Amino acid sequence: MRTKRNTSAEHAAAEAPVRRADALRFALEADIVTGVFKPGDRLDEQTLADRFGVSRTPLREALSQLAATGLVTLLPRRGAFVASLGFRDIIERFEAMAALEAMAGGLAARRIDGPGRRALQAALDDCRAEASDGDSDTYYLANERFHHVIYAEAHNAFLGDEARRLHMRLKPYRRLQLRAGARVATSLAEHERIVEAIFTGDTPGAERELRAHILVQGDRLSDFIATLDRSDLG
Amino acid sequence: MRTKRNTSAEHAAAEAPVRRADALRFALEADIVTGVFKPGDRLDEQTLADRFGVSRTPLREALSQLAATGLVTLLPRRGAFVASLGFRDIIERFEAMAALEAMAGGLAARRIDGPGRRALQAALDDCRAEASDGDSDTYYLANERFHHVIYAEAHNAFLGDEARRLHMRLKPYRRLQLRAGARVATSLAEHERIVEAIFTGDTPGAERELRAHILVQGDRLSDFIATLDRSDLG
DNA sequence: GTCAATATTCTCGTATACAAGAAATGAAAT
DNA sequence: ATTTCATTTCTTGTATACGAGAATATTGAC
Repeated sequence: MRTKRNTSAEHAAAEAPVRRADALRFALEADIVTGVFKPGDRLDEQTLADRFGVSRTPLREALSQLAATGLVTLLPRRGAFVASLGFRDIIERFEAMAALEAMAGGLAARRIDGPGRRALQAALDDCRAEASDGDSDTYYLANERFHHVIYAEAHNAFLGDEARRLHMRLKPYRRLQLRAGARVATSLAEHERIVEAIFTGDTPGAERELRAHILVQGDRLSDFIATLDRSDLG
Repeated sequence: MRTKRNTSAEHAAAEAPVRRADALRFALEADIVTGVFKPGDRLDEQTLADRFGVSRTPLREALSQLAATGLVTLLPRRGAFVASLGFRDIIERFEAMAALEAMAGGLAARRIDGPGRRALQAALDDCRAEASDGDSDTYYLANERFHHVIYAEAHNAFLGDEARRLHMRLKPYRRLQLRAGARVATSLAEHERIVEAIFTGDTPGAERELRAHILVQGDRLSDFIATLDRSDLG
């Protein structure tokens, strides 16, 4: 049993994992969103406990929390599985996310300040740079930062957290449509319009643009999924 | 109510809490939202375990899940507390809820069908009846059912679940402004306009009305809180 | 060979035991 | 009397043990 030093890292975004269960939760979260565990995979308690070098107790707590978050499904007496979203589930989440993003954008249009303007402009510039690079993977990261800036400028921490949670929840499914061809260009154009609306204080415009920006992603993804065998998606 | 579409559909009707932890979670949830445990209260594991006649293990799991939901705060090595929302936290949640409700209303305006129309009309009639009765407590229940019908007619289970979750989360704080005088009358008038918009397929109208309907509640509550000593709220 | 019923095994769910950190208590010094 | 430090106690966090139900394998009949 090693003594863990709580050096209290400078980033207080989330609580420092002083409990094993928290560390396990983060680790599992990461493994799920990065695709190490794919939707539908069974998560055996003992196996995972051995892998992380802990007993089943903290691991079960981590799974319990992930189940409450919806990232894993807990079948009583049958085990834990990486929650797999069906076609409809994905659409539903994109609709909810569109609502949150639109609200965040509208709030940002009213509440953004000087530093926020600079941050948003910088994030947009990053998106431009990555878009011209043509690497859809790094553009995805720039896109993520762009949206995070909007959450921050909405000055509503809860809204941002919920949006981020949804974003993470949908991440494993986004990887399905990574190479979307012209999507990067159109996405960037949408970002431009969003920033324009926010900078001019156009609240309804920011809401409208952001909502469409999110919903079109859901549409693209559902188009993509519709071309696949649906049996393995729920 | 919990909608799990993507789990084994064989017993999808009403999942009986087969695990003690689940039953405990529901019980604690109820005790928190009904005010048996008030925000800031300490939740001692052994005491609660004794009260429910179980060991600490399932109780800890329940607390863990509630912490993931945000209903309790878990201080490492210090215990579990009923999460208390500060002034700002409440406003933030009302803003997020307004976004979700507006989206639900807009979707309902486009998706409501015959049975849905009847259900919504019935819910509105109930609100009218309770409003004329003058009992703000029973009106609150009718109001709740009214909104649940809208969630249902949005045909987006996830959106409905999230809205319900937020609603439950804010419940203990709503009790602060229970008797709001003319609020019942204005609320009913807003309901009438919401139904009108949904029935006529006026999507933007439904969104606008519902958003305002929720935000004004946050405003009323914050007005009320501002008249209190803030030290015990945040 | 296929199907069904039974037995076995395996994993989950809960209880209990133990270790570690925090709060509480008390004593000593200023 | 107040503060500080040490000790005690108490609660949390983790590990282990055990019972129960589900999945699987085995056996038997057809």
